Amino acid sequence: MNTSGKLHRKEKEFQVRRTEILAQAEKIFSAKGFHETTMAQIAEASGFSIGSLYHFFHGKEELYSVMVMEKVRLMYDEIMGAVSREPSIDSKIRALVISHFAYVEHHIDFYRLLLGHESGLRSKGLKKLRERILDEHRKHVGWIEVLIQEGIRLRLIRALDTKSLANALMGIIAYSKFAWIMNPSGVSLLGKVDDVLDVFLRGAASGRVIGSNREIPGPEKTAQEAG
Amino acid sequence: MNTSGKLHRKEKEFQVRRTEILAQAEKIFSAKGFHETTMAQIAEASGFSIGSLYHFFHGKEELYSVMVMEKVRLMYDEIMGAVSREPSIDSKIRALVISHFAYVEHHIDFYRLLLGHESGLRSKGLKKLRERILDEHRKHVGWIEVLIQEGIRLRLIRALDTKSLANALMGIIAYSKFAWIMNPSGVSLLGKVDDVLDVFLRGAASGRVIGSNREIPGPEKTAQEAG
Amino acid sequence: MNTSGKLHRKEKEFQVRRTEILAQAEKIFSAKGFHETTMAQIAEASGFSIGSLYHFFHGKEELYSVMVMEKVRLMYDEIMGAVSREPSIDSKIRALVISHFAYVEHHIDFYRLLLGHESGLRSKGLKKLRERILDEHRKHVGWIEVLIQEGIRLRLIRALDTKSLANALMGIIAYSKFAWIMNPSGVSLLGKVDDVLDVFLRGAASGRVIGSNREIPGPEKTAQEAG
Amino acid sequence: MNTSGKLHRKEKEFQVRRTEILAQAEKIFSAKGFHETTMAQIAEASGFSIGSLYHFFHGKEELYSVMVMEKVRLMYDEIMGAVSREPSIDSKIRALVISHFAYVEHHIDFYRLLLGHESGLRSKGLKKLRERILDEHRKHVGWIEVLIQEGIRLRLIRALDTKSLANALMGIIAYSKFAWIMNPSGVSLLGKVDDVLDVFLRGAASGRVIGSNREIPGPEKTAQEAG
DNA sequence: GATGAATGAGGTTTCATTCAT
DNA sequence: CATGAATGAAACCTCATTCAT
Repeated sequence: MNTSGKLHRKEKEFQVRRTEILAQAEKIFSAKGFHETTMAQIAEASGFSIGSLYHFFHGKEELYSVMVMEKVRLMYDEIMGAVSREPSIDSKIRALVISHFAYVEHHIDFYRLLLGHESGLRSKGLKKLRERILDEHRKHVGWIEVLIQEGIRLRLIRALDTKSLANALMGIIAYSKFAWIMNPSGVSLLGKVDDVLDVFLRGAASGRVIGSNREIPGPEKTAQEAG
Repeated sequence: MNTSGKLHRKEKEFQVRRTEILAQAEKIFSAKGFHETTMAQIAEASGFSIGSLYHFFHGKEELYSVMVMEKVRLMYDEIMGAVSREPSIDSKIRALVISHFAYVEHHIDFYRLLLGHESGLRSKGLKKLRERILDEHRKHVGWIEVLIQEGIRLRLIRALDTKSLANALMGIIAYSKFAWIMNPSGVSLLGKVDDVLDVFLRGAASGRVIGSNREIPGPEKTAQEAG
Repeated sequence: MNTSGKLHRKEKEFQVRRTEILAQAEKIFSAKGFHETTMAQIAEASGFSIGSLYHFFHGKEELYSVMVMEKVRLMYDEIMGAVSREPSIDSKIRALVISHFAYVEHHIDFYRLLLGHESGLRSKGLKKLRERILDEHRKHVGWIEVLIQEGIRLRLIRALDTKSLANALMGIIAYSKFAWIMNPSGVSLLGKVDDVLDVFLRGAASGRVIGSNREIPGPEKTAQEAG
Repeated sequence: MNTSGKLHRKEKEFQVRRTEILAQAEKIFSAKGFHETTMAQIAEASGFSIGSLYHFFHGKEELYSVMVMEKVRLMYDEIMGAVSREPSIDSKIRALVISHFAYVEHHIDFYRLLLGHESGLRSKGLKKLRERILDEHRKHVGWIEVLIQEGIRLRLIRALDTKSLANALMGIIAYSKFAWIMNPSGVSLLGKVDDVLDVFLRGAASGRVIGSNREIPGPEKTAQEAG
């Protein structure tokens, strides 16, 4: 136990330091992007020497990738955790919007960094990162689809293509976050939750003629042209 | 007039060459991103010498910025032009979705580049570009808001917050484009137009109690199940 | 002709500069070895900036490889040229020894560098160089074998295994050069030419019992044990 | 005696560990060369910590130098031992060739490393090593000279310059080893022993006029064909 | 005006060595 | 005494920009 205790402590300290580096790296990368950030800056910020960074990560790309992936996974975990704690489908959907909004409010810089990640970094080594971010994202959307499927089963949601519905929900959420980040207003994004839910669930149309280029299904068959 | 004619021709030729450079630069920047593209590559592709590039642009950042801004403006012009040609609000909204989708289908690489622009490029000189892209974007969304306002005035669209409605529409459109680019399926994005419009206009809810945590405004007061 | 003349001059100047770099690089590499030489040193010595070196060579390894290979080829060309100008086999063999010795006397540092090349540099990129040096060397020894073959045909040289004979000749020559370089005495290596030829051609034995573990061919059948 | 016994044991253990490090270091240095080998690799291979290596050696260069010198001395000891056990001059010379060949066959990697030693390693600290390797080498050749001197005294070897004779013998031996290492054929080098001895002792010439540009000394005045 | 060779600052990465634990 | 994390100097290489021709 003496030995194992020592090893454990060493391992722990290693993790502490590594986490500290990741935290500082996140700040700088988020503020300046991958290319504009130098290892020297990260070293300085985290209180280590340049060489020390290479004890924790094989290089700049790995440091960056690890940081991003950890944050991404935490983000989805947090969101999905909040949603899972809700009992019903409608409260789950509400929690989804809320937790997405809450996350971006607490991680503005990182989210900004993430926004740019679908492109931008084409260096061989960073393509893998992009793929992994996308995978996590797809997984998340797939999970939302399941949510929606359940909503459809319960007749709470119209039986449209689940992918289209999930994309619409993700789109409204994502764009709200984007707009909020890009047009800082000072007010919390959470104030928009009801608006978002309202539009997503009830649609924009007033029930009149609009969007009637095809037969609209469902019981509420809006008496089009009925006059 | 002789002189001015000559100058005019010179000026014209200057513009022709500049345009050629921008066209080649777009291809390369779109394919490889800002940092991975070198001036030498652009020079080679456009058939000019490196030195010549500096006669047309002050540097790499300006070349890049000009290229991006021109493309962005063309994009919005194309979209808004298509929308303007439609007579009614609902056909305008439909045209908005269609032209957004059509644009991304024809400019996949550039759109991907644009997606990545909110991060990664924070170098002093490129912040201005980001701001200007955002301005164009805001202008576009503002213009959509006007569209929606008109729809509300005509009682075609529910009298919700126009910003929320515009954001929702932009969100669904943008996310559809994003998902299409990131999950290449081979089928045209245009096939999704009706789905997008359906969800945006009629909402996801089946008409049951979901999302009804606040009084739902508007005349269509879904009293379904009430009967 | 104007244009071609200009191009020609540019090309010429390029070659001049490149040659100057190679000459300086040879000096430094020869004096300090591959790893101990820095690009900065070569840049300084050749009067170019570090960056400029990369216009002429893709990197340190290429610069080194090109330098070594050019020198190696020149060396063998010089030696083989001198030998070829001789009319008879025996004068050719003599010329071989002489030109080998003359070369090392005039290129002490480079020869010292070459000596170490059969090992030492294991970096991936430098293995190719080693192989190419060896190839040139093998070619040279093969060419000597042909010489010896001719000598055998003319009954000037004993009909032993040509490879063994060539190796013996190369060995005596190479080791003489090595010993001369490693034990600087101030006297010319060329004074050893006759000694080398004498031992190589007539052998070390006095004609008595030595080395008689197998039947010795030839007319001079030393009356072993006869005395 | 208690204390001294303890010290003795400590000292012994120290030597055991040091030897283990040297053995592992030899493997790695021989396989990858000086510069491509890291202290970490040696530490790992020998089962010691990096810090421990510095208890046994002052640094990488010393570790390397000690390893090389010990191996070199062992090599010459082995060879000279084998030669010394032979009773006659001619069997001694034969044993010299055999033991040289046997050694290289059993220590290919180390011999390759040794071959590369005249170049590449010019760093201040390593010059001394080079000098010491050369000293051992010179000592060995000097010892061969003595052998040859004795052969001359016994009229078994022609009374040529002993240095030239020794150099010739060393040259043929060394080059045979070199050729064998550089052109791996799978057959044992020992099969060449007789060829080597034959050429060294009896020479390459058939007995005709070749190489006779100067009076040939010695009793055997080849008057072949004369009769 | 056009060219493209030359520049050199600045970035990432390695690794022998040290020293607090 | 043993450890191995931390160091930081130093190397290679890139590429936007300049300027003599």
